[in-house]
Parts: sequence; structure tokens; C-alpha cells
Amino acid sequence: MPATILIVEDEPAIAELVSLHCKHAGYSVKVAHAVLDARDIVDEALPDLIVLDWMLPDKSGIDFARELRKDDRTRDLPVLMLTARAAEDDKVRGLEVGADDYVTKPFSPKELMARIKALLRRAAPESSDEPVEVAGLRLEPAAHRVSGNGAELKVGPTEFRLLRFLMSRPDRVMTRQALLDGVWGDHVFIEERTVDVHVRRLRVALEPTGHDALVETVRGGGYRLRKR
Amino acid sequence: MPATILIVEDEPAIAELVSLHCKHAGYSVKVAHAVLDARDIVDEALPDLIVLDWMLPDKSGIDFARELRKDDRTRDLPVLMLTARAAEDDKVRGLEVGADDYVTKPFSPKELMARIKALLRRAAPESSDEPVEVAGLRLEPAAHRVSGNGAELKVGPTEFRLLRFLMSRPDRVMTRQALLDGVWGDHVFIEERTVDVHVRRLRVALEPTGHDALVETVRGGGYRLRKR
DNA sequence: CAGGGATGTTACGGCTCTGTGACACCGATT
DNA sequence: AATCGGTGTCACAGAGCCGTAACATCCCTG
Repeated sequence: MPATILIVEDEPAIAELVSLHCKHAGYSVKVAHAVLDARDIVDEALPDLIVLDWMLPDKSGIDFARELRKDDRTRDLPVLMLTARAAEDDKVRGLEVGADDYVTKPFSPKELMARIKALLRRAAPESSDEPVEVAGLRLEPAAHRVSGNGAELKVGPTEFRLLRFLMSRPDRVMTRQALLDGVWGDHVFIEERTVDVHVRRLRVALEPTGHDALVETVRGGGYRLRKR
Repeated sequence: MPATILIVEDEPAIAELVSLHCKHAGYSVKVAHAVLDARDIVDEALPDLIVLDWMLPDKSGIDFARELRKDDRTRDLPVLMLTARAAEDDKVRGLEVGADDYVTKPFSPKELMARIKALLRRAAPESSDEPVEVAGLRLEPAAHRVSGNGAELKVGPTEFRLLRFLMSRPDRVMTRQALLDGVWGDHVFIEERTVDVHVRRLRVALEPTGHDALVETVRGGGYRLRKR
């Protein structure tokens, strides 16, 4: 599921340029030419990041950014301000208002994309260290420990990460590739069948408390952790 | 009493930007435009953190950082290096010399503030002198004594600090690096494997009362002190 | 019910990580 | 100088873990 970027920019040429680069980088893109449109898009489907022009036909980008900061739903939405003004003053004002970063026109697409990636990475829901519990199965990231109904379970490192990943998205079918990406990391070259083996090892590890039944096989699809 | 941050930066625009954000975050701020001024301020009123530019008119920020590391009074003063250079080389040099973190220009203020907060949090003294007790194992900081179920145990200085650190965060996996930082202090360059050796020595020291089993190994993760 | 693809299960060679004992260095004390 | 406790590093061996292959089973399809 790629991140969605909303571009708010009235100059078609710039909007197109940014959009193209974002798509090329694998992001899903939406474009608005005015704050009015932008607001609709934000309401309808919350994007993961907004590239916001400073000067817009109906309202200043700064006002829109300020507006976003007031709503709980959009408070933490990263905003990258795009501006023709290079005055130090504006930078300060833009950042004070709640932009997370800014780029002045003319900008290098390379730099823009680097900033976008940086913002997205920073905003990414850091795998919280809060304990997770599903159907009596408890996983404590900080302690690196798994217990079923109170009894401690011995789980290997990879199985631990696998279980954590599954527990973070219960009831959702995960393809082998998704598991490889999420547990092993993208860009690793590992046989998909290896996932099967680790799933088995995980099941064995969970057996003492009967929680092995939580890990379900979806034939032709992948694996899923039952919520209850 | 808010924490005081000293900003050492010769470019007025940047100094102002950083200063503004720091004040906005509730910190007390002092600004120096050269190392000479900075030295005075540090002597007069020790700040809680220094944001230090790499290039300064009278002396390189790196030299100043190195200087700070030599004085007992400023040894543990967190330094956040601010640099236009992004070369990997400089990064390494900066950290070697004793910067605790660095941010390259241009930076996003949000990130800068996040790092500042992180550094301040990490530097916060939390070493209470209250005795700690975990699972029958008692450690008295003031008396520099460790006892298990009443019987006194002979524990070396480093092992004592190690145990104290572990006991302050029971049930939590500590990486070797975290232990190095917490027990030996940041800025030391010691092999991670050395931690293993001291853990062993600690276990041997705790053996007489069987509390050695409290110190658990988390393969690939570090060490953890069992709470019970 | 036969065929074939998908998954479960087991075994194994290779590799990484950790436990452990030895050793040299250093500063303080004698 | 000699001794001694404490410390950091190293080398070696054993334990644990990993990815893969190979074989066994299961399950859908026709």
C-alpha cells in the first residue's frame, strides 16, 4: 500500500512536474489546484503528506496549513511548503505556522523527493513499543518477550518479528511477499517458501499454550492471525 | 525551571530560526556568535545543551567540542552539531570528537527540535540514590552495596554500575550500545563485546545467591534483567 | 478418484552470536 | 620495584539460528 501524496499547486506545469516525480517514486498522487479542492480531498481520503504551494488562487497556503494544525485528524499530517519566496522571514513564518519543511522554487526534483521521503519516514507510525495482546497472546516489544495466558513462551528472533508483524495487523491476510517485506525488510532475496518454515517454527513455539491455532493458512493467499 | 540551550552560530538568520523554535518549545535560550563568546557563557552558566555550528569565525566547532570533552564540568554536556557538510567523513569525525548528534543544513526545524528533546531526555539525570530491589536482589547506591536475600555480595565497580543500570529498567532489553552509553557514558569507544565480559563477571558475582539467572541474554538483542 | 499445485514437516550445512578463559595494561598501594 | 585489583580485548569453541532442499500431506479441480 503506497503512501498517498496530495499536491496543492495552481501552476499546472509545477503540479505536473511534482506529480510525475512522485509517481515515479512509487507514491499514489492526488492534485488540487486550490485550497477548496484540497480540503475536499483531505476530508475524503486522508493523504500521508501534503506538498503545499505558498500562493494559491483562493487562499494562502499558510492559512491552509494553520487550518490543518487545528484539526486532530490532520495535526500530524506532514506538510512540505513550496514557495517562490526565499526571504528568510517567510521561512520562519512558514515553519512557525506548522509546515514541517519547505523548499523554495526553483527546486531540484532530487532534493524535493529526498525531503518528501524524509518526511514520510519520520511520520511513519514508529512500531510502538506498547505491548500487544490478541486472544490471550501477549507480546512485549521492549522486553522482547512473548507469553500466552501468563506463561512465558520461547520464541526465536525471526519468529518474534514475524509474530509482531502479524499481531500488528490481525485478521488481515498477509502474502508471503508482504511478510518478507515487513519482517525481513524490502530488498532481501529470500525464497517465499522460507516464510512457510518460519510460520511453522512460530506455530511450534506457540504450541505450549495452544495459541498456534491463531496462525491460519489462507490457501493461495498467505497467512493470517485470527483476532479471536 | 526550563532547560537552557546555548546556540553557537554565526549566521544570524539560522541563529534566529533555531532560537525561535527553542523558545517556542519552552526552553531558555542563549546565543553566541563565536567560540570565544560561547566559552564565556559556558563558564558563567552551564547550559543543558549546546547547538554548535561546525564552521565558526574564530575556531572550528569541532575544536570547541573537543575542548568541552576535556573538562569534567562539561564532559557530559550534550552537543548537537550543526553542519552544512553532509560528507560521511565529517559525520564520523563529528561524532568521534564528541558530538552527541548532528544535523545537516538545511534542516527541518521539526527534526532539529525532536533531536534536541531526545538529547535532553537522554542526559536527564535519573540516578536516584534510593535503594532498588528486584526479585530479592537489593542494591544500595549510597552504600555501594549489593545483597541477595540478605547476604552481601562482592561486586566490582563496573559490574555495580552495570547492575544498577539494568535494575533501573527491569524487564527491558538493553542493547550492548545502550549499556555502553548508560554504564560507561557516551563518547567512550569500547568494543561491544566488552559488555559480554562484564555481564559474565556480573553473573559470577551474583552466583552465590542464585541471582545470576536474573540476567538474561536476548540473542541478537542484548541483555535483560528479569523482574521476577 | 486421479492429477497437480500448494502447504506441512523434517533434516542439514553454514553462519552468526555468545560464553568463557587467558592475557596485557594501568594505576594505586606496599 | 613488586604486587594487586580492575579493566578492555582477543581467540576459540559451542550453541543457536537461518535459509534451502527434499519429501510428505493436504486440498482443489476436473
